[in-house]
Amino acid sequence: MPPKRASLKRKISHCHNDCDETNEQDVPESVGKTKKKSVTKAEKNNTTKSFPSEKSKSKPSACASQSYKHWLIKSEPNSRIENSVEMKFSFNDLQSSPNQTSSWDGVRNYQARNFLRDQMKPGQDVFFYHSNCKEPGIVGICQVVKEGYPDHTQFDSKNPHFDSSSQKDNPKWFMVDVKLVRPLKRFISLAELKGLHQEHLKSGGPLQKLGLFTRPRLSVQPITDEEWSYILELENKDA
DNA sequence: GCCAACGTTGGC
DNA sequence: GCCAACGTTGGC
Repeated sequence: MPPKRASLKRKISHCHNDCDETNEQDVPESVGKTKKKSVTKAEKNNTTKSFPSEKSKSKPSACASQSYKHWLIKSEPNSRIENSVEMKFSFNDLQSSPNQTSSWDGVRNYQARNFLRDQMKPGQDVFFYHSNCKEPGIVGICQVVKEGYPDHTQFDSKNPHFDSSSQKDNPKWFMVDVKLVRPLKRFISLAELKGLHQEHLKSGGPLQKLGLFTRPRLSVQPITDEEWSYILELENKDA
């Protein structure tokens, strides 16, 4: 159980059908349940699916109408104690986990939650990214091996990710299981990706909308097919 | 429903 | 360690 950060945030919207650029937050339409009493914005977000949000704030969106098949997940490779809990979970830690598999618990951001719950499916490949460290970047590849299911840490009052507002018959937070596939042939740093991203902004290249830069705080991000292949090819080139 | 205050992420 | 960016909270 990787101690993920308590909340990794970012805004993204996963749009199902059409994607209009901009949606700021995904807006779950309240499925059937209309809210009685006042509901916080966050709670509103809690519901279910999303559609293009009303207030478009203008932001480019990488949200394609497609459903995603690749992802990027962030984790901290260095020891850091938060609320007396170790936040470290590196690619090596995944490697030494039983069956090289771990649940991805502790994510407390609605957009990330929606991806975990609704879109990440077994067999899909995922970049493993090291954040909050000296050299942030992509270190390896893992794979979703279990689709979204309730994150048990939300119900454990002793866990730092405990959420007293979540009920067992209507869990708020979800996680998937991921299994190590392989390390990258070479480390691909954030700096390198950033350079390419900036070039691609001008040239219209494949990394122009990379989530690491367009949604820098989202800890579970979709990666398009084009982004995935492009980054994989970087493996075979010199840094 | 707005928005100021606050908290967190995560690069640098 | 700093702090910009941005999500969340809660008063009104």
